[in-house]
Amino acid sequence: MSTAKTGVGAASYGGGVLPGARMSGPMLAYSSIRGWIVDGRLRPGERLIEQRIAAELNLSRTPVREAVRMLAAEGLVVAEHNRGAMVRTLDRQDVLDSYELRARLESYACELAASRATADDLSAIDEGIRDFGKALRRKELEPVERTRLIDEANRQVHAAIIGASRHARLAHLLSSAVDAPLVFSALRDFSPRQLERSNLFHQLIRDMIAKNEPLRAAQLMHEHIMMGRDQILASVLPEDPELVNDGVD
Amino acid sequence: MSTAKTGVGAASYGGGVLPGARMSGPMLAYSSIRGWIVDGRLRPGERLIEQRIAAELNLSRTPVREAVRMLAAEGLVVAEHNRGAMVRTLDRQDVLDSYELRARLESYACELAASRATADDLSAIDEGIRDFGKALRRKELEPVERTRLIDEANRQVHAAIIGASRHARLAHLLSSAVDAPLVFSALRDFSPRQLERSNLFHQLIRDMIAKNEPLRAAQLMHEHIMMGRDQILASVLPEDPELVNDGVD
DNA sequence: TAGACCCATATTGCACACAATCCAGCGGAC
DNA sequence: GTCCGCTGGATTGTGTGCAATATGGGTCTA
Repeated sequence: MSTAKTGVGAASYGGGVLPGARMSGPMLAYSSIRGWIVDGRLRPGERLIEQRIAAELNLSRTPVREAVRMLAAEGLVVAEHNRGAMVRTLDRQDVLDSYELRARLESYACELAASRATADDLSAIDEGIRDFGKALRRKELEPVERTRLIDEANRQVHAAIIGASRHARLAHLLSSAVDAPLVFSALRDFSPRQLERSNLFHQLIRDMIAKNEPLRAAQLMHEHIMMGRDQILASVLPEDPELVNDGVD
Repeated sequence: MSTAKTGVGAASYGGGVLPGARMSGPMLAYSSIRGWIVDGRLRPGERLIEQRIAAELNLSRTPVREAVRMLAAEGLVVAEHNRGAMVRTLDRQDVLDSYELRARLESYACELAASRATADDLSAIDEGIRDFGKALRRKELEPVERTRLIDEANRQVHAAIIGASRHARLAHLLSSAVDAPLVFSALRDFSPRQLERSNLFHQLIRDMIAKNEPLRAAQLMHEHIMMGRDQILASVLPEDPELVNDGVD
């Protein structure tokens, strides 16, 4: 119809959406909704109304529906027959379990990467590490923007390692497992010390991969992710809150 | 429109479809297509034409489309934009990797189950083991039917263990990971000795879960699955065949 | 003969309309 | 007062039509 933009759309989530990449309808909807969930605009337990989202994005319900189903397949939202979909709610145990699962999958990826990584793979990892370091040092930026840069570089490091594992299915599982517990990332707040430590672990892991030390690489990655888990638990879920699990009933 | 049955529909796949359970459109399509893939009626590389499947099942393209997307999310088929979907092709390395992944995930499930299983969980496992044994002893059945029974009991055992892990996300990942490499199950042919061994391992694993021995349960499960892998490799992919990877280009 | 272009056709992508279902709020009966 | 059933609105499920896109074969040219 009209090409008029309502101000929403791809621009509404600057995170994982490649800028300027013309996306097909379902993908646009997918990225947008996922962004809304990750950045907290859609909170756990909130319903996803196809019609409303479609209107927001200037699409019909069909591609929106498809996007919602993709998110449901990933586990980011739960859908029930004839009752629509809502953002998944997580209790403390779910968060613990999700991180443990991610730690195991991603340390397996490290193990594989240590045997399979090519020079190009290592370069990709190095690039991510470099960007991470750069972002760390840009203290003149406003926190939100700096956090976004760090987050992006962090993803790049992890994605590069996963890519080096040459295990398509594992990569697929991880792509959904990584964000699932980050429904809270809006609340996330890493201390400088913790960020430095992440940077260090990235480098250590990278070196173990380069040196063909599958087990040590895997163990470092496991520890790295569990540290992330502890932080989330400490800062977002300090005790045993129903914070996350509201809106359920 | 008319309620006339053309003789296809739910009846066309007797395998995984619960008989008599009235399923909604997408689920019917999902089960049917999945069944066709697993039993070999749809071969790796073959295209999934929405229109044709819809006609076969007396549905419109919409629910079929949704089912195809579900299968794509699971990784059983691959879909490309504007080019439709086809049954996934796997080379030898993919099969190796998939089994290793499944072994790790499912041994993790065992580990959790050993700490978390309730009496009911154990009963469910026992029931599966019992059915497995029963099916083993029914040598009067024709091989296909007996294999179906064994297969079903086997699934029950594994599903019960995964259920006992109380890790919803893990269960979800496994539900797709388990069948992925079984695109070959049409060709599968277990020897009596191997089936007895599987039965034994099920029991051993069950006992370790009951005795709260997470590590031993996990290691037995890992070994159990890797044995399955070796069998598939030996019987279906004896050397380095392109068997599986035809139709790709 | 080899290669590039073009068009016919098969198939998917998307929008829209209608049917089926669910849920909340209300009124009546016990 | 509480419980039950009903009804209206909101939302999802599904069928269908048309537009957009890929694919394969045929023809024309060098």
